[in-house]
Amino acid sequence: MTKPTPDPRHTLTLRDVSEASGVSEMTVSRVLRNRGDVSAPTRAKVLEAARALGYVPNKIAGALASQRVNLVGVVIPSLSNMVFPEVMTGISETLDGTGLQPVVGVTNYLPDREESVIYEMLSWRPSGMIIAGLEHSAASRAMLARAGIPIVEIMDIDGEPINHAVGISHRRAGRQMAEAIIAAGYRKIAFLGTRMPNDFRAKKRLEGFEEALAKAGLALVDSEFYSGGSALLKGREMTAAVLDRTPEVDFLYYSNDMIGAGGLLYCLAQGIDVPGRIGLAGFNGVELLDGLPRKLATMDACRLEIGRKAAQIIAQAPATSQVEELFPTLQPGDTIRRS
Amino acid sequence: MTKPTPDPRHTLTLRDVSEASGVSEMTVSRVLRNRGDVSAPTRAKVLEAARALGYVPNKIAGALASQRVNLVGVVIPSLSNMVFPEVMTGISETLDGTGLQPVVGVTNYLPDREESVIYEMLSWRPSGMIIAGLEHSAASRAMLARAGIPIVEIMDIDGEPINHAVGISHRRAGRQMAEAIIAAGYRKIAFLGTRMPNDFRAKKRLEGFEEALAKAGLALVDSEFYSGGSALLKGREMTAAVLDRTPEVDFLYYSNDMIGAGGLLYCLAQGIDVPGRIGLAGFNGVELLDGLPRKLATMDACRLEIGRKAAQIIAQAPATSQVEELFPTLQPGDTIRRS
DNA sequence: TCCTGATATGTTTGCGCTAACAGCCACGGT
DNA sequence: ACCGTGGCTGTTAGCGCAAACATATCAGGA
Repeated sequence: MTKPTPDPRHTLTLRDVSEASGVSEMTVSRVLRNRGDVSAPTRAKVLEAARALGYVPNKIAGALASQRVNLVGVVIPSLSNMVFPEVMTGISETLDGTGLQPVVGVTNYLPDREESVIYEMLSWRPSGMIIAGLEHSAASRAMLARAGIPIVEIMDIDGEPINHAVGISHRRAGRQMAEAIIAAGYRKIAFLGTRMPNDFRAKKRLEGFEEALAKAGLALVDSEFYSGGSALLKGREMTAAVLDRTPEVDFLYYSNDMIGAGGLLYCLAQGIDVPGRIGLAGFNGVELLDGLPRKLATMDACRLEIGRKAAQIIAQAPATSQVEELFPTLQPGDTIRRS
Repeated sequence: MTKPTPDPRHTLTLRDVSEASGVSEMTVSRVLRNRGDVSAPTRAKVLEAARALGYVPNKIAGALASQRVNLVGVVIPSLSNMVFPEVMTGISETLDGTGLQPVVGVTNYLPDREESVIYEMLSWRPSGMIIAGLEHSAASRAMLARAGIPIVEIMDIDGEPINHAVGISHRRAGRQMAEAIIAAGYRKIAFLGTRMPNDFRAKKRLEGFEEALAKAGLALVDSEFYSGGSALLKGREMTAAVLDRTPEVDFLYYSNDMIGAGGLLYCLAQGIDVPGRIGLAGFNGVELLDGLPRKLATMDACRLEIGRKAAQIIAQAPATSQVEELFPTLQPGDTIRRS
């Protein structure tokens, strides 16, 4: 148990299996890949030898020789916010039957980091790339564009995709929520969200939201931003801050469900009448909300479906660019007055 | 925008950069890897040519030639439960300076899937592997043992590692929590947890927990298991079920914080005196708890630290096996009576 | 002057595998 | 008998790069 390798031999190659089973390397290769015609007895011999030796093929050599790599790069900003794991689920599900395999890279919302993650991934010559968002550095776009593989930008369709895109219009989502809120009779509306300058989708939602408010002759009466920390806790704190600073506020629009949930718990604890005195809404439709004492209004971001569709596009590698718009549904929950 | 490749040429190789800059492929290779002596003017010429062409090195070829791959395989059961993303953070953080890069594989707690993920990863000849848990199929253990690379099994140290291990003793964690609960005077204790037969760590915590109860002459008065769905919601439902079925219960031990949080919200909503009438505790120490109206008792699983230490071991590739035991701290929160 | 050694660049080779093709054999039709 | 065909296996070449070694160039010392 002192050395990782229990035996002193070199790492195994096709040659070892070939010698052990008495056939050529090529035949071994064919057996292990289920390609071409190999007689049943030969196949059995080879499989047995491979199993006995504990042979694991070297995909690096295989990929170099065949010029094919069964990997799909997936570049996302974060794993810790509930939304991308679900996208990943959709991707994995769909890729599962195809022989393709996702490889995840995380950028932490940093454009520089995104660029280097993309570069690193492309250097492995994947069969396709799935990338969150439409905003990338010029260098990133150039690399992706000339990689010669299908590129799918996901989550957002408000912009010009490099190749394919699958997502929702966040601007429209913001607008729709604003319209619903106004229709329910709320007028003193505040926004609470993330400060991150690179969360373009949150920014677009806010733009759409304000646009719809403006159309109704309204403007935000207050806003509050945060970064880092426990989103649930930040939701409480920001809510407290806004209610304290702007007591007349009658609606709080959160940029994500997690801070919305924090706000909801705070309001309930304070005995505030929700949705009578104050209405609340978030964004994402995360599963977590189901467990809350009251259902937060939100808007489903179609995460699973986005993952599935993106993976489908990669798997099919269509010749022409596709932009798939998905349409989120507004879930009024119990935190917007019924009109 | 119809074809992914804007230009008709083949994909670039070192040769293209070499021709464009008028030096040999080898010199280009040296420049791009910062290896060996290259004069400043040559370096500049090469970099400029590479940039202008948009050259992205082919790591497949590089890895085959150099027999070195800067990837570290990370095999985890799930991304959706808050615990592994944090482990990943620790791993990424630590690997960042080393030139190594994590590649994640997800098993969904399925041993078969774990085996194929491991096989797939090993076939890319990574520099090391980090794997959650100590329980693997015989084939998996064999593959890992003879891969000739550092293997770190994380989260748990109650068992025999293949090579290195970093984690906590879940059995001890369960025991400690039971002792704290008993010391606080609770006697009618119930367990609520996941049904998943392959969550060995939860199982070990329960074993340790029951062992300590037995030592105090106690036994669980009830238990409830779930699988799938929104953990927060399941926590509410299971709590309701247990309280209904076993009204005399005075403590609820949850196998994770998420269902614990659901239970806590339920108890508060029911106006139950926590921790007077009923005490509650979870496990993991997730950030989410900070945002709850009352702090759930829990036990930190040292996730970040586990990720860091595991990555350190891979980076150093020590000759001898290491087992690093970390010691979780019990956070009594507000849901256990102060003795 | 020649030699030494450092610096800078080029050449050869092969990593482990698979595409493409070549060979071999048995069988059946004519 | 001949050829063709299909099933099975082997041979050759090369994927793109980097390790190891070879070569050129030049400064400085003996």
